[in-house]
Amino acid sequence: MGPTTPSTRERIIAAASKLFYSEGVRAVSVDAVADKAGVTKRTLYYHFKSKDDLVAAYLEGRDQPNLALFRRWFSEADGSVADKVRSIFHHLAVSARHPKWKGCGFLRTSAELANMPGHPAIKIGAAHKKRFEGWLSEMFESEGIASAEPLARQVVLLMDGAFAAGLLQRDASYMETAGDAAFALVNAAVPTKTRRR
Amino acid sequence: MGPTTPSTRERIIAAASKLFYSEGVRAVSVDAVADKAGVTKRTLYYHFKSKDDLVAAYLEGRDQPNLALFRRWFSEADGSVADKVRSIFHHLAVSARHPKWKGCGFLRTSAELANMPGHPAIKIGAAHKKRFEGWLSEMFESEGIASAEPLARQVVLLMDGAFAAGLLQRDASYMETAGDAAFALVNAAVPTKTRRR
DNA sequence: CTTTGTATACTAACTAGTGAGTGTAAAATC
DNA sequence: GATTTTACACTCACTAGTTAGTATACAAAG
Repeated sequence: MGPTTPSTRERIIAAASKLFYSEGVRAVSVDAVADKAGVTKRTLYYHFKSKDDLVAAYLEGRDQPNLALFRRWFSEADGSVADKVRSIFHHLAVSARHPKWKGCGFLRTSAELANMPGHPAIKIGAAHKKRFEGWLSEMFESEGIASAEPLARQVVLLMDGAFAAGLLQRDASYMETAGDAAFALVNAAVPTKTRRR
Repeated sequence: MGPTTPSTRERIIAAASKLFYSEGVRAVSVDAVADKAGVTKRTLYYHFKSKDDLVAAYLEGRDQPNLALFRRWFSEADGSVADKVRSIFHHLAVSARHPKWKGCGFLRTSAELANMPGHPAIKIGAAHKKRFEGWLSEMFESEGIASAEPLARQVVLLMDGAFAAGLLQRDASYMETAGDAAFALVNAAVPTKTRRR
């Protein structure tokens, strides 16, 4: 039972994903996506009613896999909650050292489409970040942290900052620094009884 | 003695600045900038050798004024260093509530040009953020904070995160949350003798 | 003092190419 | 027989950048 042959629609999304992430959604033409997918432009427009639609599908396709990665990195890490949070940043720092790394696709797309506030892709990006923040908040709550929500938001802010600054400076170490700051904030919020000595 | 009539070059940069910031550098055509500046496209190309050049001039023109604002907000705030840092975030939150706010022009431009790593505008953006970080670090050092450099970087990360996340969510309160986190980090780093009670 | 030369600042019209999206008819796949 | 895909020509708006030429000012040469 090997992997099913991807449908045309899936191949188009996969091609769009690679191109949009590496070049930016505005820099990539619909023709380029169709070529990369090995499909005519007309076929692409059979599956997606517009380029905006395709951009939305690109981000939609990254939502769940991204969250799954974060959850895995968190659960597989040893130590306290603070350590587990820092582990996510560490894994991101490793990715950021890859030459093809271009920051966060959600944030970059929202920056590119900042003049189209109601764009479906922006809504998807916003929802994605909210889901991540919500999950983090749950993790903190289950550790008895009182300020779980603002703390989760602060951690997300550090991560988004590291995405943005790391991309601007082309320096993956921003992600580690952000992880250290997140560690400090989370550790300070953990109830004294359970804080690691 | 009044303000000197702006030169053609200055008018072009002013027009570019408004358009590039509000629409994004890729979304705005050279023609649109020329129209807004009230000059022909050929005149624009007389003063700037390419669109890339114009984009660089746009960010160059925002570097010093931006830094001056931060310095002013910092110096005019009451209280400890931590309070002064938080004051910067508070002022940014106020700006972020303006309907025309579109995040940080430097970060958004770097996101738009992520596929052109050597672009002059990206270098200018990177240098701008480094200058801000360096100035912050000096402020921390003069307060006897030992970890001035990493602390400055953490504060910058929070600010950049608030720019990115605040833009994606269209919610200025991210800037206040980031300010609170920055306050906590700075306050924890201040030598005990001088920490506010 | 008038002519000629030259540098600056500017304009209108244009080139050559790309952008998203469509029309249509025929072919392939299910 | 319905859905999916191709081939490809086409529209129309827009894009970065250019060709060729004009207005003004100021200085050197006659």
